[in-house]
Parts: sequence; C-alpha cells; structure tokens
Amino acid sequence: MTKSEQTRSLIVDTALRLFAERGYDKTTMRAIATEAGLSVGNAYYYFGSKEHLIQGFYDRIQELHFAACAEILATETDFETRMRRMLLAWVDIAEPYRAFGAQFFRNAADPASPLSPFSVESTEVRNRHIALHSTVLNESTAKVDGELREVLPELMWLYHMTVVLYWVHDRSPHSATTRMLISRTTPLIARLVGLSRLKVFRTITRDGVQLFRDLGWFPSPPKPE
Amino acid sequence: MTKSEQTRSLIVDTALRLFAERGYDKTTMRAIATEAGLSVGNAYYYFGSKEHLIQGFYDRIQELHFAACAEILATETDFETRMRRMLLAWVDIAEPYRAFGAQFFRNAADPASPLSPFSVESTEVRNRHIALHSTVLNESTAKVDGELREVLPELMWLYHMTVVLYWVHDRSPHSATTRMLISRTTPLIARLVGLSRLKVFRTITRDGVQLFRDLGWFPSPPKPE
DNA sequence: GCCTGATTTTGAACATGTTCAACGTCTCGT
DNA sequence: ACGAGACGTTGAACATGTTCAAAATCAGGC
Repeated sequence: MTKSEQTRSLIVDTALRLFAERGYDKTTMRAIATEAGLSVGNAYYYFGSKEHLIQGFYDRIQELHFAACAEILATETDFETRMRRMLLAWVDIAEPYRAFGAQFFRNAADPASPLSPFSVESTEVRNRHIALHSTVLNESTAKVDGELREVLPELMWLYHMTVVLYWVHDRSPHSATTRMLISRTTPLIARLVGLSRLKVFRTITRDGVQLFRDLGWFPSPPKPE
Repeated sequence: MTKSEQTRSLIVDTALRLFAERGYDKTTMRAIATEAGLSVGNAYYYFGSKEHLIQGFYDRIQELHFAACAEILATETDFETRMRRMLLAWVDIAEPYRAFGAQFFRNAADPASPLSPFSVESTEVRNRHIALHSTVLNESTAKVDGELREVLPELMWLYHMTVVLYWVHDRSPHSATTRMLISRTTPLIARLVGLSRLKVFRTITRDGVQLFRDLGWFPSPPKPE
C-alpha cells in the first residue's frame, strides 16, 4: 500500500468514525482534517468533495455484505431463501450506519451525483452487486422463464434498491419493519417468478422484459465529468 | 390576500423564475432577495430555508396537473387510457422544470426533509394526489378484485412516484424516454389489474394487499418538528 | 394622537464547503 | 549531487446558506 493510499484510508476511516459519532452534517471537513492530522486543503486533494467520502461507506458495506453472503450462498439452494437471507444480511451489516445512512441517500437520489447508484461512476459497484444477484439466482433451484432469466438479476437489484429506500425511512428498532418487508416480499417474488412460465403470463412477461430492454438502463446516465 | 401572503407569493415567484433561469444551485438566496426587493433575512422570515421554497414548485405543478386532468377524466372512461394520459399530462406540465427538477429530488429523498413525498408535512398534498388516482380508477370501466381496489390508488401513486424518479434521471429530449416508459407500462399494469381476479392470482394478490396493509404507510414517518 | 406590544424588516456576523496560489518534498535522469 | 518536474501540502480567502440582535413598522386600546 503506497503512502497515498494510506492517506486516503486514513481520511475515510476518520470521516466514517466522525460521521458515526456526530452524524454527517455535524461533521465538518475541518474536523475531519484536524482529526486525521492534515490540512483541509489536503483532504480536498484526495477527495473532490465531502460527498465523495461517502463512497468509502459504500465500499465498506459492500465488502462486508459480500463476505456475509459467501457463507449463505454456499449452503442454501432454495431461491427464495437465498434472496431473503442475502437481503437480511445486508440489513444486518448496514444497521450500525442507519442513523446517519439516511443523510447519504440525499445525495444518492441526485442523478447528477456520482454517488447515485445509477450513475456512470457507480457502474463498477453496481455491476458487482448485480453479479451477486445473478449468483443468488443461477445457483438456486428456481425454474424461470428463459427470457425473464436474463434480466432478472437486474430486476432483483432494483428490488434491492427499493428495499434500501424503504430502509432509510425505517425508524423501527433493529429495522424490524424493513425485515418484515423483506421476509414477506421475497416469497411473493419467488411465486411470481415461478408463475412467469404460465401461459397467461407469458405474453405479459415477454412485453415487460422487452420494455426493460428497450429502456436500456436509465435513459441517459450522467456523463462522467 | 393579505400583505403577508403577497410577500410569500412574490418570493416564490421570484425564486422559481431564477431557478428556471440559472438552476437551483446557481441561484443564491441573496439574488432571490435582491430580485424580490427585500433583504435576505426577510426571506428567511417567510421561508425557513432555501429548500422550503421548493414547496412552491410542488404546489404549482400539482395545481396545473389537476387542471389538466379535469378535461381528460371527464371524457375518457378506459382505465388504461385515463392513467396513461394523466401521467403524460404530468410530464407535459413538469417539462419546463426538468433541467433543475432533479435538484429538488435530492431533498425529496431525504426522509428527514419535510419535502419528502412520504413525510408527514406532505400528507395533505399526497392525499390529494392519491385521491386523483382514485378518480382515475373509480370512474373508469376497469374490473378489479375487491380487495385490491381499496389499496390500488395508493399503489398507483407509488407507481407515479417511480415514474417521477425515472423522469429526474431522464436526459432525453422532450422526456421522450419517460413518455415511452409510461405508454408501455400502463398497458402492462392495466392487464395485471385485470388478471388480479383470476384464480391463480387470487392468493398472491391477497397476500400482497395484506402485506401492504400491515406495513401501514412508510414504517414510521418522520415526526413533525 | 400616543403608547404598547406584535409583527416585520434589516444587514452584519457566522458556519462551513470549496478553491487556489504559493510552498515543500520526493523522484529520477544525468 | 543537482536540477527539473511531478506530486503533495498548506492555510488564507471565498461563496453562500443561515442566524440574530436591533431597528422599523404596524395594529389596536386609551
């Protein structure tokens, strides 16, 4: 690890600690710089803005989530169970950050922000996450309509994002309500996915998949600066 | 209209004009105050923050949208057509604000913000909007499963919010992609709603509706200050 | 008309994210 | 070892949302 990488880590560590202690808004760039033992300007040399520090939060969560999923996905084969446990694991991991996690999504919802899950800058993280959903699906025993199968991981990711949106609004202890949402929607989804092969559904499934394809991703993701 | 109301209107008018001219971020509170012919502090006497000015934007859009829908809903009886035209009317009306509309949703996504469509402060606007969706449904010829019918307007509103989320990311000319999304999802939804009465669907519909009810609205909406 | 309290208005001061010109340090070819 | 250019660092200055004590204005009672 180079000196420069060390400094980056140091800044992210300090920032996340302070965010956890006082919340995002209450943590000033001056405080972060001071705590990390460098000047304000120097922090800006490494991170273009305060928002960019949040990327460290995302990366950390994703890393922990992937590790937690490895166990689950190695032993479980039922589609619904895999998906449910994968999502619940995410909630477990994100739990400590919930208090100030909401602050982050203010930026995430801004299409112009590089932190938006739909942004070009997030492509790599997003694709890695979609790949995780692929694994959940492909190594399961689920029987899925052929056409749907191809886009299903992306749809599952969108479903995950919806759960996250719900989660940031969730004030219940231990994110209980979000957990309920997950435990009760995954069976519904699994059933719908199963039904996708029925004749009555065939045409509607096909139309839906075709529309999703025609839209590509989001209409025209923000250009990289 | 009292003097005080006039001043409020004046501020909102000035702000919206400047937002449209230069965008949200580029418009400073100082500029708004100067243009409106008052002091910065005075603007803060009427609006708690810059964000609060955005409420004026929402109100204006809703008013125009309701007016536009009146015509449509008076003549058309087909459910899918009513819903589609209602949504397309929204896009028409919001079009001029699209360039900076995205900025607004940064706040809307923050659960702590009174501007969030899910917030307690937005209850009235939200209910009025849900009532509009009720009208779209109830005065149409659509045949819907009884249980589903009760919650469908709320679900339609959530669908509308999803379209709006898509719209803020849309960079295509004349919001063409969003329009395509609308024109092609409404038939799917209408078909699904129709299918809701089929036997295969009955149980899944019932479970979905029950879950929606159990969740209440969002888990625990932010308390009013 | 004048007093009193409420309402409204002011602008300077403050907090904080961000920029930038200047300066230091490190690397590497000669 | 030296010079040059790249890389890293600094802190003061800037921009802008927000606050607040003071002043101005207004409304109503006498």
